[in-house]
Amino acid sequence: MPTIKDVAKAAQVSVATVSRVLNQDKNVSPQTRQKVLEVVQKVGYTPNMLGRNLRRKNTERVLVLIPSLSNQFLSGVIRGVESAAKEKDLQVMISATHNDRAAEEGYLEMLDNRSVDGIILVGSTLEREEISRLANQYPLVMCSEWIEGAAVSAVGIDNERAAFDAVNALLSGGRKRVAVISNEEVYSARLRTQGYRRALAQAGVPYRQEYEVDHYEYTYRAGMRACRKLMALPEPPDAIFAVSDELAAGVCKALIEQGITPGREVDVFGFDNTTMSKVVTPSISTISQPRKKIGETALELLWERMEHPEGNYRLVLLPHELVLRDSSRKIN
Amino acid sequence: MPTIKDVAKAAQVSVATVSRVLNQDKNVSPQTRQKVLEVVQKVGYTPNMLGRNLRRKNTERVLVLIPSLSNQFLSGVIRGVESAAKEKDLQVMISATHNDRAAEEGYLEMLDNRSVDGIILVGSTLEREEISRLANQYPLVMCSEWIEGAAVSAVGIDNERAAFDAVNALLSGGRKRVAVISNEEVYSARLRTQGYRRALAQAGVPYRQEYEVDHYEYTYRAGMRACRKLMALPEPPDAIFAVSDELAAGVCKALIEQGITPGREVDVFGFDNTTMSKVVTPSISTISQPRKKIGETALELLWERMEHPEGNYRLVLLPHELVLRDSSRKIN
DNA sequence: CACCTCCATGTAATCGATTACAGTTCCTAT
DNA sequence: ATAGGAACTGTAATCGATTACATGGAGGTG
Repeated sequence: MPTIKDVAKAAQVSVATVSRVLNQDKNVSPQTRQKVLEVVQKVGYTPNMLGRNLRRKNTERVLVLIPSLSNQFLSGVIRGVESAAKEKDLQVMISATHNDRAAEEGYLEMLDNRSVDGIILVGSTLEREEISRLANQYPLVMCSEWIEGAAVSAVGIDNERAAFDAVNALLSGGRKRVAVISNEEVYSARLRTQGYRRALAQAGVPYRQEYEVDHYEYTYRAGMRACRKLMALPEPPDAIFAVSDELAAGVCKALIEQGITPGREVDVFGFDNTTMSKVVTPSISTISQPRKKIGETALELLWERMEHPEGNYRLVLLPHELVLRDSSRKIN
Repeated sequence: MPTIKDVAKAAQVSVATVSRVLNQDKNVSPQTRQKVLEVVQKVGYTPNMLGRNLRRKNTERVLVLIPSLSNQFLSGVIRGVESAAKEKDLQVMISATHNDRAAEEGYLEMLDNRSVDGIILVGSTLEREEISRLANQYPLVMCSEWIEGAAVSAVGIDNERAAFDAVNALLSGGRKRVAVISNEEVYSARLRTQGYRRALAQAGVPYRQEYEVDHYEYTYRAGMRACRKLMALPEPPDAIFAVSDELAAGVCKALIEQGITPGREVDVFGFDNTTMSKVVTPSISTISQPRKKIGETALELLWERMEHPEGNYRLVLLPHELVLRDSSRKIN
């Protein structure tokens, strides 16, 4: 690969001049500029980013760190990030942590060693203090999933409220025995459980411990297992709210296996409005998050941190929407 | 952030010595090493990768370039890449092109400007010559989806054979009128169409133009549309082979809407063995690719190119498996 | 005509690491 | 006692860019 020196030599100018041409510095005569550009063209010169980055002390690159790649919701979020990043001429890279702390720390080290200019973190295995420390030192924001009480900018929806709305929809459809399948290890899911409880409380429905099932994985298998457990209760629920669509799909599958039709005998509600919630039969009622907008906002927040490292942290909550389908009775 | 100079000063040694300690050079006395490590610890020094990369002329980082993030199959492939990359101490980054040529070219430029050491490309919008040129100049391999006739190392399955096997399974189940939903713009899908045709030919089933539906997108909506079209034919098919599970799920949904049960009146076959093929009712027969192995092999091939740039290109075809479920009659 | 300004360009420092080469100390073998 | 070599450490070049500062010439003004 030719370097800036080669170009300078071939164009019979100094490296400074070549650099000026390439960086739109106006102090270059049209003739010289012309000549340099010709040479650049001819030898196929591309600036070496390692050199440039070292000198400029930045990379114009941001990293999105997600727990898992096979998440349709997140892929929508990332499209939002990409779209906003394009505006700012930032390159977007993605890596998956698989909830592995060592892996996550490895990627976060890229902030220390300047491999990326900033990180958008979707959930984390780290503690609140650790996150706060990083966010204080570097451009780092959280997205969709954040850490309770951490000092960091974040964007997502009001999970408590969304769950409250979903359960309310089930209750106003006439259901009385609403169960929830949640995940106490994840903050957003804990908030959803709280919303579930508040809806029940507000409707005067007594709280039942046995209607709250905790599951670590958001897989359809976990959903099936949880559903079987619930339906085996002496008094099985007549509605099930799951904190993810894949869980909800598993619930539906387990119900169908038992000869129960979701949306008739038992309502089912999911979360995230993924393709799966539309494809399965019956289609599943769910919560739709403004994915793209969430991603865009995440990048805006990150940009804010990059431009004003001393500014205040912000928490942005975007509006969600209920999507009512066949797995729950319509409200009228 | 402290630099190597700060550490050197604090430890009262030269930068060379600090560097030696950090790079396991054995020519350092235990006392000095000890002292340097203490200072490194104390000031929280991390080597600046921009400096190191420039000097070493590499980044120990590889990029996986995929068309779309919301692809469960690919996420399995990437896990394979990550797992193999760990062995070689390479960091994996992922970016999505969304089949946008400009975006793809932007990311491929990272080879020119040395931002990454190599790229694993899953499909491409570029021409054969362009790919060949890049693969000749830099470590670049293709994975799952490659370009017909391009001079580049690649790994995937024998798509023609896999489709042949799938269609044979349908035929040996007693089906006579097998249709296919494919995508002529994608090489792997073209190969699958060829396998479909060969299976029909071998079974002596006459070829019917109207049984081959071409669809650009691999979405369930496209599958529904294609299915309706097929079932509206004067002589509708009694089996449908779709080149992706999501298409197949759409086919099933459209069939159910028409009161037809997949696996009874009409068989359905998908491709990729994604969660969706398991979750929908009835579950969908499909082809399973060794995702993780594919990813691992892709990284091995890339490593091969990095170590021996002058070596020969290799095409590795891994074995696939038929997964028979409820959407097709079992063979007995 | 002397002086000043502005423009175009070049020289050299710099970013933060690695590493070739050189120098010092000290041990060992003759 | 001394040459030779091993072990340790430092000095300075280097990677490929950007950029502060210096320089020289053109043009304008009183």
